[in-house]
Amino acid sequence: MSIGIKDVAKAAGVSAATVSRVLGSGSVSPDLRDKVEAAVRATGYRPNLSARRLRSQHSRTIGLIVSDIANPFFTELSRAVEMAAHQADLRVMLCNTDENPEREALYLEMMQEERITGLILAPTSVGAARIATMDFDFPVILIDRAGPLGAHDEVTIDNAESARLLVEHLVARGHRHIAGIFGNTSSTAAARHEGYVAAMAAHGLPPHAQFVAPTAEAAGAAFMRMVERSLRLDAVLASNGLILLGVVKASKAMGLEMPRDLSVVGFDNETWTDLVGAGITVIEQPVAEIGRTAMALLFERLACPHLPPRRVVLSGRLVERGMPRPA
Amino acid sequence: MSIGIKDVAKAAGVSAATVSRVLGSGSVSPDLRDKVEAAVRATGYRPNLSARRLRSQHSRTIGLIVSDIANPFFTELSRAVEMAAHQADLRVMLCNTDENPEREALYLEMMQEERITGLILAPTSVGAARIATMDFDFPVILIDRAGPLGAHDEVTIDNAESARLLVEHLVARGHRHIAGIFGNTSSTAAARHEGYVAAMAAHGLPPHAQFVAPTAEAAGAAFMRMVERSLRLDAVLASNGLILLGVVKASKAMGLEMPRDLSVVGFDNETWTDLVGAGITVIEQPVAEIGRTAMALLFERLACPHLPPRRVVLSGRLVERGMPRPA
DNA sequence: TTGAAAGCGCTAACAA
DNA sequence: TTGTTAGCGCTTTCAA
Repeated sequence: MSIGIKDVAKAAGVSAATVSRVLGSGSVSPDLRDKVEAAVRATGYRPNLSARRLRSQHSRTIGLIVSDIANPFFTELSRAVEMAAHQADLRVMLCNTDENPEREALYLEMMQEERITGLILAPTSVGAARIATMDFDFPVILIDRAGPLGAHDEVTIDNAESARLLVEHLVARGHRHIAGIFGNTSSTAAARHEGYVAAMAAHGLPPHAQFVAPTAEAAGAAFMRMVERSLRLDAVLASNGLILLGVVKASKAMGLEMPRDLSVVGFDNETWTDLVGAGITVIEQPVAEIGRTAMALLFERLACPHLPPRRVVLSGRLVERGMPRPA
Repeated sequence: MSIGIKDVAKAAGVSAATVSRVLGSGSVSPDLRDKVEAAVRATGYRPNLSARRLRSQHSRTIGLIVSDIANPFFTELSRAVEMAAHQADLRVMLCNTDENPEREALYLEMMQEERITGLILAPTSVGAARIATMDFDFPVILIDRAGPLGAHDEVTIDNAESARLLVEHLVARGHRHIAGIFGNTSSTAAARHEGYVAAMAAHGLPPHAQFVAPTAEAAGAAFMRMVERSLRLDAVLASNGLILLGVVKASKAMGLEMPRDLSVVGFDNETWTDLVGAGITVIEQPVAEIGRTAMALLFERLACPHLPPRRVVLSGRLVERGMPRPA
């Protein structure tokens, strides 16, 4: 079939073991090393990773399962993770569940079968709870959505505090009738809701919260219903990019102009958020730092498997856009 | 270490070969099959894919290398490919080059080392030409960007015709001074440029084409320069999503309103294209079909390695948005 | 239909 | 430093 280590050995006039040592990090005399390297080039030899992994009993592969690869948050995250992995001479297996718990389960099985070194997982909303009860042959670092405390290491942002920043931003610009639309499936949305309610209370303002299925359509419809019920609504906080999109599309359909008739704020600094009206204020997550932190936690966990589980909470950054609202 | 096929065999009171046959598709008597399946469940056995691949000499894995995973085109594509692969009981290894030819080269090596079954590749602009000269141990299907004809199977859209559709759309709405901004690195952009020039000529209109680095910044700057030079510009055709974004941001910065002062059209039906002004007319690529076609070509190629290379050209779909322009 | 035995391509242990 | 040997976990002959 294809060219193997023995062919290289023969070409270089050495044993297979010597070739293996040159490719890895064994000590080989300079002249033999040269010969082997020449033979590798001459033959076009590419090591067989399956054989290598089987024999050496480690895959040098970390898994990265995200819930929505189209979300710029995860795109950037995968970049950061891949960069860190590459530096440690590790491969990354990237899988996208599309928020589908069955695909998540499938990928988790596959990760086991691949005997990965470690996993960075952004669980689906359904999966987050379930994962805490399972056990794996490798360390798992949860990101974005936290599970029950104590099962795995975690990196998240301070969702409640971030929601508070958004409310403060709106209040400072004169808004009083601030609605909140939140996804009804994720723990992240729940934390953001908490922060929203607390911040509103701190200003003596009544909350108008609505939980919806995390789709643009559901969010848009919910927003329309809110507008019909309460004419005095002057701002909306959306708990994620998709919900934000739904609100923006719905308000556009209703002929509302931003920020004249309405201010909208949300999470995730997506491309289009500064194209709409005078721009939409959002919380930007420190994506690269989340990725690096997750990798750091993973390495520490691999080094010391018996450390107690840790949760690292990073802060979101408020990106302010849009004009001050006339009083 | 972890639990292996021999442990299952012992638990079921059969040989390892029988377990293997149950897991694969050998013929095993019903009662033994039941015993083995029970033992698999009882032990929580997960086969070791490295061992399986090494022994069986096929990886049941197809590679998918894309140039920009953040681009919705590739996000959807990977979905389609993954679905088709899953049905054929194949894994997908998804890699993102970020338009970096070095990462592309690295991934190509990795694919060889993984002994993948086949590769679907959206090459970087630099890579497209180079790939035609390399040879691989597996079939390669090129998508999105064509290489020199005849080296590999390919799936593309009719870029020239799509550009023509965009020009026709603009002309029909009364536009005459139509600029075109194209990426200066990709064969795709070159084809789109050709179509633009031909369509303009067909209407007796002079082309105003500009080639730029494929970034939003470069495109925005180029657009501004064009506006300064030619005040009568009333429409712009952008050769991809990033260039479109740059033009939209720049026109916003210059206080131009769409479609009052300017119409913008482009490629890739990204989320935000219907949020801007009255909406942006774009060519939507038949992404799912591209993915399915690529997989179909791959399967055929695996079945008949000596077929002559084929090029499948699909049509883009015009998504018309924005109000008719006052005459 | 089943089991015993060989071996996929590589690395690690052991000798020299 | 180098070669020989064994064996990673599985599938696939080959015999029974």
